[in-house]
Amino acid sequence: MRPTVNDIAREAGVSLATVDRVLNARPGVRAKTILAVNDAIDRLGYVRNVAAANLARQRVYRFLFVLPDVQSQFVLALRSAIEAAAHGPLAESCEVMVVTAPLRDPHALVTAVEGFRHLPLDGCAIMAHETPDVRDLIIRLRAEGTAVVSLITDQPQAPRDHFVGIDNEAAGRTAAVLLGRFVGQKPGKVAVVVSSMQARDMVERRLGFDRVIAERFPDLHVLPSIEGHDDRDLTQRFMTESLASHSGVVAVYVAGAGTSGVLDALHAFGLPDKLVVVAHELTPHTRTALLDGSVDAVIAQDVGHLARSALRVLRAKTDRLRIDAGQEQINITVLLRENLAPVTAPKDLPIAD
Amino acid sequence: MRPTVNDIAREAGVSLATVDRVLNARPGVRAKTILAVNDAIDRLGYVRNVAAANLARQRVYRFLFVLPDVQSQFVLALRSAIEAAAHGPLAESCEVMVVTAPLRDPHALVTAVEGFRHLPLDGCAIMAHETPDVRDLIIRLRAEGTAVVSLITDQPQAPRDHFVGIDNEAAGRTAAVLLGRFVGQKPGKVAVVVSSMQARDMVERRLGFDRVIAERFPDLHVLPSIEGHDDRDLTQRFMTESLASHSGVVAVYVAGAGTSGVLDALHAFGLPDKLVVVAHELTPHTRTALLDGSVDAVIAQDVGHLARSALRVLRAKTDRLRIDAGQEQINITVLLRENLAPVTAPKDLPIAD
DNA sequence: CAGAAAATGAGGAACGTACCTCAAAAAACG
DNA sequence: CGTTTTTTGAGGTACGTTCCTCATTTTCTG
Repeated sequence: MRPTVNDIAREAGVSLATVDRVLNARPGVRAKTILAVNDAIDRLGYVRNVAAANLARQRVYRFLFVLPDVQSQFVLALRSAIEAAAHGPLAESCEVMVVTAPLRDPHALVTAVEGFRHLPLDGCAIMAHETPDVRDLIIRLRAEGTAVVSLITDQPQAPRDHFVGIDNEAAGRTAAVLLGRFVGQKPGKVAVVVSSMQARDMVERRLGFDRVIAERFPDLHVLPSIEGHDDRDLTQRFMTESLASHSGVVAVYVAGAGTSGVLDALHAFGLPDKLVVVAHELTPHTRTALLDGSVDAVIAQDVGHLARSALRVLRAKTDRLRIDAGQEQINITVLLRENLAPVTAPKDLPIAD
Repeated sequence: MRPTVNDIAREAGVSLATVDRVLNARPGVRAKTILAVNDAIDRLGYVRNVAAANLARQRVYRFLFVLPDVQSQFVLALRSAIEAAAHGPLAESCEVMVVTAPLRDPHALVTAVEGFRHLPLDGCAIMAHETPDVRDLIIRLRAEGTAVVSLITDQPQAPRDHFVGIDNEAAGRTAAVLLGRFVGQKPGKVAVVVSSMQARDMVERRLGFDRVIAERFPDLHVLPSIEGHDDRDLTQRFMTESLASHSGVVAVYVAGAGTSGVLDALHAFGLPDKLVVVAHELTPHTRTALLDGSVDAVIAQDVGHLARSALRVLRAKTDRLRIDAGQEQINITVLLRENLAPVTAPKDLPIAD
């Protein structure tokens, strides 16, 4: 059996009360004693039984998720994944709150989060543009002992504990290889649609994309990014304008939201199956588009995994436990028409029970 | 706060002892009372605090993993992933055992597992060919109340509780699209290398592969499967023979182990970069091959996820809890040179703490 | 309706930890 | 050295379960 606090007490030659004081960083213990106890802990390989601890202390973790107020299908899916995870076993004794904040107004975001600060927050997951306001917010949260993870798009300049999301540069590189190889040897122009160049994830995708195109597909010329701001109509308009002013477009990389706007623009221009289109995120739109062939590949991230990972990481950071890098690595999934799973959750197998 | 057993007792107008009898299916309770208690449970929305329950009952789950004795890098990686997971938080109060059994001798496998049956087994994860012996073993295990999951390769004819692995047909389809599109319009022959046609996962991959090739790439002709039996030298020999007897091979799909054998054969034949090669599983071999360009794409499954999923499912089934289909779905990852993550686990981020 | 059998209640101990109080011991201080 | 302060020990209660035992009540059966 695993050693318990009583074993430590015996091993260290102190009382249970002292062990408890050390374990929970309570005051009134001599440095020498602390060392003795920690020694015993190491010797026995003690690991706290978190379940028992939470039971005893009636711990409730309070976590806040901050999402942008854009109506993109991806963000909506992410939101429901978070809500689903908040009711699953991972959220045992967790109170999970979700707040949406305007993407373009960092100050409003800060105020929104501040509104939750009066109750002690154990952790906060933030999906937002990388701005000074957000960075300062993260600094303040951390200073108060709140664990912070950046979600979907990273905040490397801020002292967040962890980033929950995919490697966006690798995603861009993947998109580039698929797009380049699917186009074949044909030279031509490639349009790139992003949500906004304010968003770090978009910048990183574009970076990875450009690198691979430059290196491996020199016959392709990548056009400047079209910023669709997660708005369908805007995206469609800008895409149409771009098609009008550039001839010889052979492929489109939709790095951000707005696939349906892009497709409408392409259709209106009468460029159906000729074009290679690589998009991001599996949504009803991209699913349909994959099936009817108007999109050739989709680079997706699993919102369920994102939500669960954020929850796990926030808990681990709050409890100062280490995290399993492998488990928390969010993989990118390459979806083609041929490997698209049917939409109805099939699985749980017939014979089962 | 969440309702407790005491709340149920009060709500149902019975004593705590009776609630306990109902909850744990102990005998000596009238049907009417059982109903009353269950009613109260529903009304209050009670969910058992699993942590407290496990704490009280000092439950130790005993799980057995059965792996084939092949020395393929994938199986080795899977094994260490299982061992890693067995020390992680998911294996809290679990005893995880791993036994290897000869792949070609189902009877030996059965005997090996029987050896563990004297101690009560709560769950068993089996990676084995689909044979009558294995099916009967699974039937017997289930009859004794042991949860059973099939691992990597399914046993749909047996009453296993769940399958932990990828959708192999979809994997085959994915391989086919990538291979077909990477080849381009060029007509030619495609060699397929499998571990063994005894293995259902191989058959399924081949099936999916053939379907897509037939449907979308009619200019490609798929040759009969080469069975390498997870043996490098055998694979190399058979591959060489195949290349000798078939001219016009433009691509190879390595659906099973043995990528290095295949590559050696290709090299010896002086067919370097011309050929499109799609392989399975990320191992040191396929990684190197991806980087040097001798393999164009790798279809991989995350062994860490497999191991954790098997553990989670076995626990859930033992406790008769429902499982989260989304979390247990094992995704296939498409790896290209450009999205290969560096081998050294980088991550935990610099600024963190 | 008595007696047997079944169902229920009451209570307690345990799991591993947290957190509390009060007393006792040890160390630091002047 | 005695006094104050700090450190430590001993013990208890609690968390939500499980799993006992033993007594009591209810129901069934002939």
